[in-house]
Amino acid sequence: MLINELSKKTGISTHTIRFYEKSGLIEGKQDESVKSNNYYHYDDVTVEKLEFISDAKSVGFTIKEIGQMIDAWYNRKYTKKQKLEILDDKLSSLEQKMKEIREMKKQILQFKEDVVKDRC
Amino acid sequence: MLINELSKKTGISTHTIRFYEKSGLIEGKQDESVKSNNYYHYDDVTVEKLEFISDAKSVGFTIKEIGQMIDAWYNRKYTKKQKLEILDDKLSSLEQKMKEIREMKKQILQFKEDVVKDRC
DNA sequence: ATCAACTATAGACTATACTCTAATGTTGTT
DNA sequence: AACAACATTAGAGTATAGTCTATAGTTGAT
Repeated sequence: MLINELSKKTGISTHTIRFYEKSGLIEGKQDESVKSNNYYHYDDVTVEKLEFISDAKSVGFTIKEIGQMIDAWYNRKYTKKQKLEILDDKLSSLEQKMKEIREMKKQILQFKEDVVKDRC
Repeated sequence: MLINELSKKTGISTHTIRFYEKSGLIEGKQDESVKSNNYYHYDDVTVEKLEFISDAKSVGFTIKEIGQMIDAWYNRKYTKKQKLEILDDKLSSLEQKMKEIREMKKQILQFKEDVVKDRC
């Protein structure tokens, strides 16, 4: 599929898709047999990757971190051991985030109590 | 206390503290009786606020959102009802973040399984 | 053949959240 | 008095993550 279809399938603008491509998160390929244009073609794995990127971004991972995870999954550039290390690292960062959120929740509940009891 | 002490107590640089002050998150006050300088003085509530800001930032709240929460707690600019609305809104955004993190965790665990089983 | 809708590339612009520099003045210790 | 260490203000610079504009070429339907 071309970039427009990819954009429609994922809800991510073509601009942003190109930005992700420049950032090394995804990669389209050109059809060598077609000489009249240099359009990039994207496959279903790219759709999968973009969906992952959206999800990973909303939990607060940076482009760089997302790139690492994508490489740990879809690429051959790491050994099995390295891949597992990267993924475990991200898992523990998720645990950390969870812990921080639970504490923030407590803090806000305390604020609420103070508001209700006119302590502020 | 002056800005340097505040910085040391909170681990936040004086530059960043001034940035937060300009952003309306905290507020020092000048001593009218002293005419030779215009130094700002900060109290323990400001220390409390800065600690809250650090925590809130690390769970992904923006300066604007943090400002709302601080106003909902330390300010008189909202009614009790409005304050509770703001705080409830932030609580549900935390629930949302929690949900997203749990899903991301599942996804990464799946990646790990695929790596272990040589499916990628 | 024409025209809307698409594509690529380069580069400018924006928002958020800092982070640093420069200029200038103040305070406290020796 | 001198000097380090502090204070203020204004404004410039940085990183991240987009977002938009301009230019130019391509495709597909009528």
